[in-house]
Amino acid sequence: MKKTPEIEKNASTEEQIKEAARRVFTRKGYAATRTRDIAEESGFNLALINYYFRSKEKLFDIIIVEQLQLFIHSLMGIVNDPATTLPEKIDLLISHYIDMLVQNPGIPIFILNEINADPEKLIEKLGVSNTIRGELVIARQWKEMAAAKKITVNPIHVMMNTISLTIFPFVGSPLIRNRTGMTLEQFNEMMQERKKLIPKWINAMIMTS
Amino acid sequence: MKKTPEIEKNASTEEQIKEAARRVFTRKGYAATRTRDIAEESGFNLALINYYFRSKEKLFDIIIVEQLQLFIHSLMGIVNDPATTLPEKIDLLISHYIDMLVQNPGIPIFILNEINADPEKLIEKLGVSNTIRGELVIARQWKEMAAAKKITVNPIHVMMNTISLTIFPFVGSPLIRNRTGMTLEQFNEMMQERKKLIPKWINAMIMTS
DNA sequence: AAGAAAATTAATCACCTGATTAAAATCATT
DNA sequence: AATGATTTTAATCAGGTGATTAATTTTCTT
Repeated sequence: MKKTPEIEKNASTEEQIKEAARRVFTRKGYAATRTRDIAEESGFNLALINYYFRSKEKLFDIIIVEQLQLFIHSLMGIVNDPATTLPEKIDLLISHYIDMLVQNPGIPIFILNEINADPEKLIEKLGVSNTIRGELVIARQWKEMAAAKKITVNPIHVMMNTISLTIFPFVGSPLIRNRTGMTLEQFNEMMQERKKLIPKWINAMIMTS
Repeated sequence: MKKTPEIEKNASTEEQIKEAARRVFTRKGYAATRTRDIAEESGFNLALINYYFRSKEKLFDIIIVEQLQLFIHSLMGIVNDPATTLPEKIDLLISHYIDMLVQNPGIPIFILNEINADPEKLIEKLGVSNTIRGELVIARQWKEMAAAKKITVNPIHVMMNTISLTIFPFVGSPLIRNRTGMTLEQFNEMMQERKKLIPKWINAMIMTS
């Protein structure tokens, strides 16, 4: 009997194809990516990509679900941790995402664009699995703080703002860099600064409403 | 001699095709849009789109340059107006863009995505024409205010933040609405609230650095 | 009303792209 | 080394897509 069934044996090249696909898909989007691009990027024959994954769409589904989970999973871990205070959570979230985005600046625009192209389809894919049943720890902490400090801002605004300030600069990076003449290094330095600045700003917002 | 040369005569259907193209391109992006989609959306025959515009790409170039200019032109008008103060400018900018985005929520993700797909190509198209030679009025006003009030924040951060807080909610709208269960009406109401909130927040940021 | 110019359409072409197939190469087991 | 299973490749197919062509309809000018 075979000791190493197909799955383990192929793990290497299968993974290589997936990595190549991830690079090409995130760079050009689903529609603009040809199966041949992935073949070329991976260095393997065109037919192999259909041998391992049954079609371009199946491969894409795997990639984007992985990216979405990468994006959302860590969020839930931080947001639902009873051991940290609310301000600590905000610090952690911002720091975490900036680090991730410095390394993968293309992910947000990729995800947002594919969601935009077909909202229902993608949203159902992360769907119920990521919907927390009970109340989030961060929600309880917010209510406590809001009550104690007589805060009236809509927490959705706060959430929106945190995400906006953290993610959008990466989405607009090519345009921003072009208009300001910044290099990528300078841009990344600014993002490092923002790890400390954004929490301050969020706090200032909460207090001035 | 002909009084109405082709251009005026065709303005109507030519414009209809352009409008249809704008809708389809902004919804699906360049690569996912087939010339036949535009034909169908406009109600005219496939060949007409090549009769008026020579190719799919030429048509797309026209559309995206128009959208970019729509986006940037009003910006320059506000930002370079000596008649308004700096806080007034911020108010105006935010108000203006929220109004525009409520009506065309698909524009930012469309533009950002196509820029991402091929940064150089698009950026050169708006290129020099939109590069202001002299110092912007808003830049002078910023320096004056910064000096008077001893402000040390990097103005690029302030700019980034204003844009982020204004535009990003629209980019993330499908995801945000899905996670919070908001309707489109509720979402748009929140955006109206933000017309007043964002300037407050920006001001709070500037003061707490 | 006639004829020319312009607008619109149906039919078609050449190429691209996702996918399949059958053959070749590699690998594992005996 | 032989045999069978698995991986990889070259060749090919069927359908889709951007674009063109030639014919038809509409509009304009006289």
